[in-house]
Amino acid sequence: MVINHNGRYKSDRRTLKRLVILRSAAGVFRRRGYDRAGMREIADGLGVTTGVLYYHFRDKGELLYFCQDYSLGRMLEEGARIRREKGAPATRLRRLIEAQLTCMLDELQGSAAHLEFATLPPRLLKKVVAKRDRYERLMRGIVSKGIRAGAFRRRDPKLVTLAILGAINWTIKWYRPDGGQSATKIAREFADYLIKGLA
Amino acid sequence: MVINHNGRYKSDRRTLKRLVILRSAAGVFRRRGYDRAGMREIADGLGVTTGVLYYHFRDKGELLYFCQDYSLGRMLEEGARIRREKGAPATRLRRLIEAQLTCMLDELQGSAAHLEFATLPPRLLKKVVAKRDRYERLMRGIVSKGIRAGAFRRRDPKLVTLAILGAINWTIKWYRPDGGQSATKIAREFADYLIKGLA
Amino acid sequence: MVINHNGRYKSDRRTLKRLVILRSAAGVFRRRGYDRAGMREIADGLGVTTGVLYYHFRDKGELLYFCQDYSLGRMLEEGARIRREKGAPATRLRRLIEAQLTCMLDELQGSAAHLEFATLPPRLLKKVVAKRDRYERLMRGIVSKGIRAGAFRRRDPKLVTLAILGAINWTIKWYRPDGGQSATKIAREFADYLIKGLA
Amino acid sequence: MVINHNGRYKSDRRTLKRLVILRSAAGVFRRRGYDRAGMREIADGLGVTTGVLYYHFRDKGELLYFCQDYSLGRMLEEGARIRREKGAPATRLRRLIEAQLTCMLDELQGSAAHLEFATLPPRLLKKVVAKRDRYERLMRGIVSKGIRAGAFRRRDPKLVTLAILGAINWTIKWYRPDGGQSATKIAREFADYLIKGLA
DNA sequence: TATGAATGAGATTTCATTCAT
DNA sequence: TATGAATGAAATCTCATTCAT
Repeated sequence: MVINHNGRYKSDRRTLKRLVILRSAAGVFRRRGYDRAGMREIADGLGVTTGVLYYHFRDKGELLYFCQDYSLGRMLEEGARIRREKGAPATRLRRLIEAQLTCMLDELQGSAAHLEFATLPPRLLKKVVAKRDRYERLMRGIVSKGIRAGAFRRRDPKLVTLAILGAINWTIKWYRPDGGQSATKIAREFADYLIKGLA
Repeated sequence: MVINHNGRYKSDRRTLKRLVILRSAAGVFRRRGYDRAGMREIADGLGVTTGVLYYHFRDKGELLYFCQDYSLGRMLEEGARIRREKGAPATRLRRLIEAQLTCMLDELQGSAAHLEFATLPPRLLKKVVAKRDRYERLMRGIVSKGIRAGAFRRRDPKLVTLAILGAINWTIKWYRPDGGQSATKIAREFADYLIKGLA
Repeated sequence: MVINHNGRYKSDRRTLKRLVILRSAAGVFRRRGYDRAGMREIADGLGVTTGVLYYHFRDKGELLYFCQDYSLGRMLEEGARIRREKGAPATRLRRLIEAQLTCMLDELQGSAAHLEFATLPPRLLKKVVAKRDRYERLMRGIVSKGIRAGAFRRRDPKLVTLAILGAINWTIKWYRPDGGQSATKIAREFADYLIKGLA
Repeated sequence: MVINHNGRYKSDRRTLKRLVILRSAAGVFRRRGYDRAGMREIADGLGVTTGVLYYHFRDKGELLYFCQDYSLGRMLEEGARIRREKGAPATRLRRLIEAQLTCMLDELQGSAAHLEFATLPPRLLKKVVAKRDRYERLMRGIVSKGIRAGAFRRRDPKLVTLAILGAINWTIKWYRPDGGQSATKIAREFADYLIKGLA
C-alpha cells in the first residue's frame, strides 16, 4: 500500500485491486475470525480464485496486516486531525471517542481487524503494534494533558485510556448494523459516560 | 461436571481429572486463542496424550464449553452474592466490577475463555450465551435500579453496562500478571472511574 | 458427473480425472472393503496425495457413492436395452443375467462397489438404494411377465429374483480373473441353471 | 471353545461366558459389519467394559473367528447328519438348503459372521477357510453324486454349488426377521427353485 | 474377574500455499 | 493476471489394546 506525495493512496490499478481484496478479507475476518477465515472463502466473496490473492499479497498474514494497518491508519488520521484542533480537553476527548467509534462501526463496518494480533509474523507484528501504540499514546496524551490542565480529575492516565479503549473496542463484539442502536447514538452515549468519569 | 449437595463440584477422581485438564486447556486457549490451540498442545502441557482428552471430553468444543461454563459460573456465584447484599447502588456496582476483575485476572489468570463463542456447536452455544446473558442482566439490573433510585444519573442502562463490560473484558488483552499493575489496583481504579461516570 | 446429450459422460479434463480416481478407488474397495480401504491407499495407487482426492470429491463417502452409482448405471443401461428387445421371457432373462455378470466380472473387474451400502450418509444412501431398487424391479418385471405369460412356472417372483441376484452378486466373493472359470462361461452356466429353475 | 467327549461344548462357567460374549458380538458384526463394530459397542451390549472381552478373547479377530467357527460348525453338524441319511439326491439337497437357511436366518438370526473373512489374521483365516471349504465340498458332493446317479442334469457341480451358496448367503443382506417372508417359507421356495434347476 | 484410565497408531479431512499453463 | 490442480503439513478424532488396581 503505497502512499504518494498527496498523502493519498496511489490509485493505480494495482492498488485499487488490493483495496478491493482487503475489503472482502476484512469482512470475512470480522465474521469468522482470522483463523477460521479461509483464503478460499475470501476469494469466493470476490468471485476469483485464491491464486489472485497470492498475486497481490505475499500470504494470509500480509492480508491481515494490511487490514489492521489500514484501520489503524484511518484512526490515526482522525486522531492527528483532532489533536491539532483547539478546544477543551473534554471536547477533544469526545471527538476522539466519537471518531473511533464511527470509524470502527460505520466506516469499517465493525471490521476492526486491528484487534487480532497474535497471528502475525514478528516482522509485521512489530509494525502494527507500533502503530497501535501510537494511537494509544495519542489518546493517553489527551487524557494526561487534561489532567495536568486541571480539566480532568487526577487518575492513572494509562488505566483510564485502557478502560476507554476497552469499552470502544468491545463494541464490535455486540454491535449489529441493523440492531436497535445506531453507531451515532452509541458514540454519543459512550463519550458522555466515559468523559463524565474524568470530571 | 456434577455439583453435589454442598454446591461444590464433586471431588471424585473423574471430576478432579476433568478440572486438571480444563485448567491446562484454559491456559492454552488464553495464550493462543481457541482455533490456534491444538489438542496436542493441551495434552502436552499435561504430559499426556490427546486420547486422554477425548476420554474425558467428547471433543474440543466441549473443552471450550466447560471453560466458559466454569468461568461464567464463578462470576455468577459472586454476582448472586453481591446482589443479595444491602448497600448503596454505587457500592454494589463497585463490588461487582471488582469481583469480576479479580475473578478474571487473578483466579482464572486471564483465562476468560468465556469470551470466545463463535466456535461452539449450537447446542452448547445456546447454553453458554444464556449464562452470559444472565450475568449481563445481573449487572444491568444493578445499574437500572441505581438510576431508578436516583443514585445514578439517567443513562441508557444497556449501553452503560456494555461499556463497563467492555472495559473489564478487554483487560485480558493487555493484562500481564507480572506487569506493573496489580489486579487489585486495576480493579479499584476501574471501579472508581466507571462508577464516577454514573454519578 | 455430468452426462451430455450423447448420453455419455462428458469428457472434459475434470471428469476424466474423476473417472481415473474412481477406477482406483473401486479397485481398493473391492480388494479391501470400504472400511479398510484408506484414502492414502487409494491415492498411492494413483501416485498422488490424498489432497487430490478431496479436490475432486467431497469425501470418502462420495467416492463410494460414485462407484456404486456408476456400476448401477451401467447395469441399468444394459437392462433397459434388454427390456426393449423382443423375445421370449427366457431369452430376455438370460440376456439380463449374462449382461450383469459380464458387467460385474469383466467390465468392472469385480468392483461391484454397489454391494456395500451401510456406510453412505443418508442423502446418498437414498439415491443409491433407489437405483438399486429400480434394477431389482426391472429383473422382477421380466420374471413376473414370464409367469403371467405362462412361460415360467408359478413362483413368488420376488423370492426368485432375490435368489438370482444372490447367486450373481455372490460371484464377486469368489471370482478370480485369472482363475479357472472365464466370466463368459460363468455367465452361460448361471443363466442355464437359474432359468431352468423357472421352467 | 473346547469340545468334550460328548461332542458338546463344555459347559463350565468360562465357556458359558464366552458364548454370551459371542452372541453379542455376532449381533453387532451383523448389524454394523466387522470393521465398524467397536469393541466398546460389543461390550456395552453386554453391560460390561472392554477389558472383559480381552479377558476372554485374545483380540477382536479371535472374536470374529469364533463367530465364524461356531456358525460353520453348526452348518457342518447339520450337513453331516444329512449326508448320513438315506434318500434321493434331490431330497438330501433340499434338506441341506433348508437346514442352512434355517440355521442362518433363524438360529443365528442372520449373523452369518462366516461371510466376512478378509480381516482375519493368517493363522485363523486358514482354519476358517478350511472349514468353509469342507462345507462347500459337502454340498458339492451331494450335487455331484446326484449327477453321476443320473438324478440331476449334467452341469458343472462347482458352479452350481456356488450359485446355490450365493443365493443362500445373500439372504442375510435383505432378510428381516419381522418382514413379510418367514424363514421357513424362504427355505422352501429357495429349495424348490434351486433344485428344479438341476432337474 | 472386572474396571477405569491411558496409549499410540492411524484415519479422514482441511487449508495455506505453489506452480505450470 | 488468473486459473486449476496439486502438495504437504497439521489438525481432530477413533479405536483396539494394555495395565495397574
